[in-house]
Amino acid sequence: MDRHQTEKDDEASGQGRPTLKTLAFMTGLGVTTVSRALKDAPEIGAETRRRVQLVAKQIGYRPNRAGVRLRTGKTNVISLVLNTEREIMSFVSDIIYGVSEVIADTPYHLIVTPYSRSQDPLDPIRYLVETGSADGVIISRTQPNDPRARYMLERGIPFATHGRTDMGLIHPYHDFDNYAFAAEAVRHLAGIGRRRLALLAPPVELTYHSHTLNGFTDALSEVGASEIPFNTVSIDHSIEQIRMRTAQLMRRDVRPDGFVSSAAAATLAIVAGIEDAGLKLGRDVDVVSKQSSDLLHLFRRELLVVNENFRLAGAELARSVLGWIGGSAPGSLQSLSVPTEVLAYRRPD
Amino acid sequence: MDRHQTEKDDEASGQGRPTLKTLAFMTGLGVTTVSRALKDAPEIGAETRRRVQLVAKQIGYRPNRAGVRLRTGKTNVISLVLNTEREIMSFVSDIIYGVSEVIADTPYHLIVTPYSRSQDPLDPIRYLVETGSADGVIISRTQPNDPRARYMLERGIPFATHGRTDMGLIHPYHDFDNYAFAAEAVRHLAGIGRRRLALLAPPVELTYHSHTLNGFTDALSEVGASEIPFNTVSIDHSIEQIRMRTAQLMRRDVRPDGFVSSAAAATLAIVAGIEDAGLKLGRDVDVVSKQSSDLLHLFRRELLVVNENFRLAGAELARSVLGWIGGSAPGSLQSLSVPTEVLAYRRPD
DNA sequence: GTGACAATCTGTAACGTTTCAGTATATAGG
DNA sequence: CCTATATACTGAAACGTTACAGATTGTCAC
Repeated sequence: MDRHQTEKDDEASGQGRPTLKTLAFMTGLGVTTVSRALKDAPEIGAETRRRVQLVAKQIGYRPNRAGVRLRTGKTNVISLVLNTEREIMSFVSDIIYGVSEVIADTPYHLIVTPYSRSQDPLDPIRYLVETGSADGVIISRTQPNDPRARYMLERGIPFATHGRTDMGLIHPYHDFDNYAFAAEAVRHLAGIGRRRLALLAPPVELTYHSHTLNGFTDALSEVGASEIPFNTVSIDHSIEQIRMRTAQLMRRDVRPDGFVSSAAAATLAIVAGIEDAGLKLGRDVDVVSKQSSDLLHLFRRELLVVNENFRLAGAELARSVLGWIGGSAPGSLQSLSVPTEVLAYRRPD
Repeated sequence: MDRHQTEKDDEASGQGRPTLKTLAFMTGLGVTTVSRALKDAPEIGAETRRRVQLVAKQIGYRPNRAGVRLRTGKTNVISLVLNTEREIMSFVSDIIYGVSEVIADTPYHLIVTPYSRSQDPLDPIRYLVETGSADGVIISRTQPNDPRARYMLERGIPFATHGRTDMGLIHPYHDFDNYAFAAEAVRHLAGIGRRRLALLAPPVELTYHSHTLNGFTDALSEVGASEIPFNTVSIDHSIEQIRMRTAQLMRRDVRPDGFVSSAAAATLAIVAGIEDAGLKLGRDVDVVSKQSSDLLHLFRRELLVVNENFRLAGAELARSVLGWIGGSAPGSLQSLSVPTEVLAYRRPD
């Protein structure tokens, strides 16, 4: 309504956004030549190529995404698929920033595709694949037998998972070494004299549940400590639930003198539960927790922490997806992040 | 390379994703008719319309975004523009979820457009507008005189701001009533006998700095309390800096007996600083803090909190942008969120 | 029976891009 | 001088959609 195309359409001079036609007009070349010159095709003369690229830069030519996408099917989009209820908060922001960092000087855009509790986690994936909305996908909350990974593998759409699968299928992933984390945590606790340890693990359905559990139990037998079962809750449970269960546990005769916690928010709840039971952190019990931002030491200086860097994970995942899109072998795009040592509080200067 | 189009192109039968042509073939109608039937155009017969829509639903027709975008210029994209260094973590995830909630049953996608410290905040906006990458934009960290808002207003691109501007220009926004927050905080502190109050404010350049400050000082004079200046830091400073400055402040002869803090992470630092100085929260000093997730009470039960709901903000901002895109008057798309009362810790059941 | 008119439907062109199948020119070989 | 070949360029078609300008009916008044 508002846009009068009063000019004849060949007047590719100044008005709107420059297109290939504009460039063709300005250089006196054909649209095809311009297109090829811009992507360094071999059959274009060296000088022509330089000339076109110069003019393109001068007038700030940017390829029209819709045109490219319609013609080639390439969307230049990476989708990050998130569970809107269960993702860890800092995970979301850090991973987004990590991804952004990597795709910043590429033509890629990042779209966030959410799904909620009520939905099948496969739904958003199906949507993306069926509508061809992305060239690559990043998923989290990976399961040993993950239907999403299988689905995308079948359709040949590049993706990367945060966390590993265990289906005998090869795909890019980035994972934190939760086995090492749990084992180190146990060793540290044993080193300060703790003998009866409890683990607040990730939810059973996720792959890193067993990684964590294995690291925990292997190290337990290594150091000769014993486990106090604490598997009525996971880090996916509410703060209140974890707090209550922890308090219950700590009021028993045989109670843990050490905790390993797989998430910072859950650790707050554990500590609250410990204190609800009238016990004192650092005296009656020690807690080693993963954290993704440096806040737990402020919470209770007695806490022992291991850092997990989600921003790095985001960057790594983005690199993997782009790598796969770019033709690298999926098997070569897997990475594991080694945990820091267990960090105790140090007084600030 | 891999996609052989062996069939004649009219065989719009089964192979790929259904298009209008597929539907036209199946219904025996023209492409134009199908297109209009799907959008309930008036000149299509009632039965034809129903028939087309039925078939479309049956075979799962989804309009090709690139086609629509190329033809109409409509992207069906909302962009959330984020500062990758300074945004509050929970803000990012909650606002994304809030936006997602609202656009879930629309054709819109959410893209995240990041910018970093080094860049002009106007850069990402210019990019979005120049490349026509979004139908609507959401920005945060709003300033009284905000070049981004002015820029988008000039180009006529719909947007909504988290926080208000103060340029005499009308645009959609959602804001938390920080004036009321600070005023209520002061009243509450005065009510429990605190007389010398310090404010940890948002950074001066953001609009809600002065809202907060005004609420703070107005209520101070209302209750007859006095201000202990604490403006060498803002909530944008690092945890360490805030902690150190707080400790310094608390070691002075004339030190605050109450704090008002505009962000939860900063509050952790304030408390740490208070304790560094050998003082005790709840006895020597009280702190009222904003928080966006329910964790501060776990940190120190003596903390007094006011909740700010970022998820709601995200939803509200998305509604505003969509409203503007849909033709509503920008002035009718402004909302203010009223703070909860100051909440003290209650023991869980 | 004719004209007018409304109700339905349709073909063509265009959005910006890339690919396919060329065309034109120059160089070299015989 | 003619043909072959390489080099540098080009027009047309297509991706899926919508807008424009018709085209084909049927109905009704006269």
